Amino acid sequence: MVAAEAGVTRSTVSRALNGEPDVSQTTIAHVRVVAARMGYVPNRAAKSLASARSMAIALVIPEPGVLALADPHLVAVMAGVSRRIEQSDYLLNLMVAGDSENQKIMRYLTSGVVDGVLVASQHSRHDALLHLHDLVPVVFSGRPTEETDPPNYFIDVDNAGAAGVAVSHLLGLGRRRIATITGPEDMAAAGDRTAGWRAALASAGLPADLVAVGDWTALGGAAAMRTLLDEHPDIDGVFAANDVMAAAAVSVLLDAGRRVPEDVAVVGFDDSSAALSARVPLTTMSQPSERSGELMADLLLRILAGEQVPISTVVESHLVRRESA
Amino acid sequence: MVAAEAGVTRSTVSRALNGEPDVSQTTIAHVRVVAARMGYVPNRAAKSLASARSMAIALVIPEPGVLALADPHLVAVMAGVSRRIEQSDYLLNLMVAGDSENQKIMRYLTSGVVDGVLVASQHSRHDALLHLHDLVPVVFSGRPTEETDPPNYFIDVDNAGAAGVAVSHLLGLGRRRIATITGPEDMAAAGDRTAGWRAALASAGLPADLVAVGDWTALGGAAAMRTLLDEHPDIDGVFAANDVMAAAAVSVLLDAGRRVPEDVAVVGFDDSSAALSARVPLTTMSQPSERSGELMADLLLRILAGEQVPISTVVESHLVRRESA
DNA sequence: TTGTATGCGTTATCAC
DNA sequence: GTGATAACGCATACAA
Repeated sequence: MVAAEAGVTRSTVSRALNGEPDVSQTTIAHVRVVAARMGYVPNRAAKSLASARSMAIALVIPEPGVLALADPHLVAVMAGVSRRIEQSDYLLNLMVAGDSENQKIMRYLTSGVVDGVLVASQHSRHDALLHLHDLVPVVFSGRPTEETDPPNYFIDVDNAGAAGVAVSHLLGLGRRRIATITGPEDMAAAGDRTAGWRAALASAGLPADLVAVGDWTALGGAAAMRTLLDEHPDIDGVFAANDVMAAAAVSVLLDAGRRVPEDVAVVGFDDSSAALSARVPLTTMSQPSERSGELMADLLLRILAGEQVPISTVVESHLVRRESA
Repeated sequence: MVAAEAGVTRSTVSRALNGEPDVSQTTIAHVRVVAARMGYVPNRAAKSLASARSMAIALVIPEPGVLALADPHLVAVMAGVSRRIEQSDYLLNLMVAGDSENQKIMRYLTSGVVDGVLVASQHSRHDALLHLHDLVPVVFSGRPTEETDPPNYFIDVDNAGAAGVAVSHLLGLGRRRIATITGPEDMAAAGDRTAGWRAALASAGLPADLVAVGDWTALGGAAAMRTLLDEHPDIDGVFAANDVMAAAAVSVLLDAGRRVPEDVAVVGFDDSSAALSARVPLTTMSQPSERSGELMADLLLRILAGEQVPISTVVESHLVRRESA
C-alpha cells in the first residue's frame, strides 16, 4: 500500500479509507487526497481474503444466453435486482449460465467471491443450486422445484391461484374449450400454472384435455398453438403461461383466420411489454416483476445483515383486461 | 487447505488440483478423490491474490438496466461473448451499469478481480472507460468515442459505409426525400451512420436536412418518426440507425396512413430479430452481432495470452432486402 | 516428484 | 487516534 507514503501506516490508511470510527478527520482527509492523487484502488482479492467478505452478490440465470434475455419478465426482474443492489454497498454480477458451464458457476459461487446469490429461472435439472444455501445465502425468484431442508428462501406469485383467475375469466366469457400453453415442465411456476388451469376447469365440470407444452419463447408458443389448433379446431379459449407465448399464439390464431377474441379468447401471464406489443393487446395476469426483483435483492441484503426474514414471500397478481379476452 | 489430510502438503494439493506437470499420476488421482469427497473448493480470493490473476473477464454494458436488454443487437453481442468465454478457462461476469454506479464499476474493474474487460455500448460521457486500458486489457464493441494514446482495441462494422449502402438503395428506388432516425448523439456508431447518410445524399446532390435524433429504443424511434412526419410530410424514405427504431417508425407510418414501402420506404440496421417482427419485415443492413461478440472475446483472450492483435477489426455488413424498401 | 518457506495486499487484534 | 504484527488461503521459487 504505497499510500503509506502519506506519512502514516497501512493500518491507518485502511481505516481512513473505510470510514471507520476513531480516526481523526484531518488524517482521513489527508489520506483521501493522497490516495486520489496516486490513483490508488484497493485490491479486492486481498480485501476479501482478509475480511472474509467480498461485498459482491451474484444474480444467476441458469438459461442459455439469448433465451433468457428474450423474456421481458426476466429482464424486469433483473432490472429490479440491479436497482436495489445499486443502492447498497454490494456489487452485482450477473451470470447467464448455459448448462454446460454449470459446474464452473457452482465453483464460482462457492469459492468465496460472492457473499450471496440470487437465482432467477431455476429448472429441476439445476438441482445443485437447491443446496447451494449450505455454503452461501441464496434467494430464489420463483418457487424452487424441490423442497429442501433447511428450506430455500423464495419470492413468487400464487401461480395456481392466478391461473385460476385467468381461466375463470375465460369461463365467464362463456368459453368451454379452454386450452393451456404451459411453460417448461421442469419449472415449478409452470407446473403450478397448469395445475391452476386444471383445477378451474375441474370445478366447472369441464375436461382439462387441451394441453400443449411451451418453453416461454415465442417460437415455442407458436408451435404449441399450431399443434392445439390442428388437433382441436374447436378451441375457443387459451390460457398461456406467459405473455410472450400468448402473443405468439395470437399471431398464429390470426394467421389461421380466427378472430381474437371473438373466436378464440386469449389470456397471458406477466403483464410484460409483450402484452402491449402483441397484435391484439393481451388480457393477462399481472405480476410485479421488477418489484419482485427488488424484493428478492432486499431479502438477500437483509439476510446478509443478519436479519431474520420469512422463507417465502408472495407478491400480488391480478387480471388486467385488454382486448384479447 | 484441509485436503492436506490426504497425506501430502498443501503445495502438492495445489499442484495436483491445478494440473501442473511433475506430479505423479497416483497422487493427482488421490488428491482429486479426497478433495471431491471433502467438497473442497479453492478460495478464489486467495488464489488471485497469490497468482495475481483472477481468471475472470467483465462484460460492461454502460446502460441503465432495462434499456440495454431491449436491444436485440446488444443481446446478440452478449450471447457471442458468453459463448466464446465459456469455452475458455475464464469466467464471465456481466455488469449492466446505470450511470449512477459508474464509479463503483470503475473501482471494481481496476481492483484486480478481473483480468480483462469488454465494453459494449460506450457513450462519450463514459470517458473513464477510454483510459481503463492503462490498468487492464480492454476491448470495445463499436469504435470508442475518442482516440486515445495508446489506442483502444475495438471491433466494429464500417458504419458510414453501411449507411451509405442503405441510402443508395433508397435512392435506387427513386426516393428523394430521405430522412434518418439516428442513434444517441454521444455514440460513435450513431454519428458514423448519420455521416454515411449525409455523404450519400450529398453525392446524389440532395440536401441532408431530414434528421431526427433517436436513442435506439422503440419509444425514441416512434417519437422521432412522428416529428419527421409532422415537419416534413413529403418524406418518402427513412434510414433508421437500428431495426428497433425502424420497426417503430414503420408502425407510426402505417398508423398515419402511409403505405410501407409504397409511400415511404424504410431501411433499418442490424438485421436483428426486430427486423422480422416488424409489422412490415424490414430491409436492413445486416451486422454479424453474435459473431462480433465472439470476436471481441476472442481478441481479449488472445491479448491475455500475450499475443499481438490488431487494434481494429472490421466486420462485414451487407444489405438484406425484405419488404420495407 | 514432493516438502519448505515466503509473499500476495488487505483487515484485524493487539499494544502504545 | 495510531502503529506493529499476525492472520487470510493460496501459488511458487527453492531445496531436498
